[in-house]
Amino acid sequence: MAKKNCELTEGEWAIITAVWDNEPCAAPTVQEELAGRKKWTYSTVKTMMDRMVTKGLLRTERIRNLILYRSAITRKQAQSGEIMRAVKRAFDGALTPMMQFMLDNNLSQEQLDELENLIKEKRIRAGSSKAK
Amino acid sequence: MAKKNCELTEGEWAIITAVWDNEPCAAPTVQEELAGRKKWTYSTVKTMMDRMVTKGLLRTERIRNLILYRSAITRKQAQSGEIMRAVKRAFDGALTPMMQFMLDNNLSQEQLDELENLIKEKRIRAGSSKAK
DNA sequence: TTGCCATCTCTACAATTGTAAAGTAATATT
DNA sequence: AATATTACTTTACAATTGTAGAGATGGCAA
Repeated sequence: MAKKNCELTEGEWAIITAVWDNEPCAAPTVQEELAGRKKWTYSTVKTMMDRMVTKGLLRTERIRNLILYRSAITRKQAQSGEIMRAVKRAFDGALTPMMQFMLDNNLSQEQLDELENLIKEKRIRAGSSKAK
Repeated sequence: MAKKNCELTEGEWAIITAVWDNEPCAAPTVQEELAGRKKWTYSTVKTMMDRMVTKGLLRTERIRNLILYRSAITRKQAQSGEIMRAVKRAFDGALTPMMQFMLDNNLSQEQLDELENLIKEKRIRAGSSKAK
């Protein structure tokens, strides 16, 4: 039950990030939280949030006069969606070529080291006894 | 001069991919090429292509009565843009966490091996003599 | 009780994106 | 020449996204 095909827009990312950090929270809270980066009025934020509810990205609970928002997808789901989007569009759905591209184009020597260690650790954690 | 901040839409990806594969080419060619996957009429394809010219994603050259299109960005630029987009939105601009996420969530054992080899090769190619 | 403040609701509008019909122009065919 | 074909141009429309004003409402302070 963790596989929404979520593709968030720029604005939705900003909002859901604020929600994740304050959950459960009211719309004015989110607006204030974002006030530094985005200069969106309350109306703007509220409109977006309600659209996100319609889309199933957020959920609400009404407590008397106040509407509390919670995320309906996890940060991981959203991250995964963003990666899937990139890999689908730009790399024909193949993850390894995308990783390779990143290795070749975007990473410094130190980052390579870091990554290599991560792979090693991961293999240990996974208890792999793979013989090549 | 290879750093356009390009963020292509779904439709633009389809089109520019066909252009890369047939460059230089006329709009009808692109429409035919895509006919399998997308059922877009000639009008649709032509409209999108002309909008892409306006945006600087394609360039044109008119030869008498025919308009030839070429890409104005490379596949690499577009791929890079797509990755940048994901890393910016979903990982706060930090590439290593994104790679880590992919390692942890999306890759099989074999792909891990593959990647590890890529890193090793890359290090050799780069002539690194890093001592940890 | 009378306003004020916070919050919510409704409505709107412009830009972008997906989608395409209809009309025009140039070329090729008979 | 008359017609068919091909490619181009113009115009349009709906959905989504970013953006927000104006009005309604409920609770608290004076």
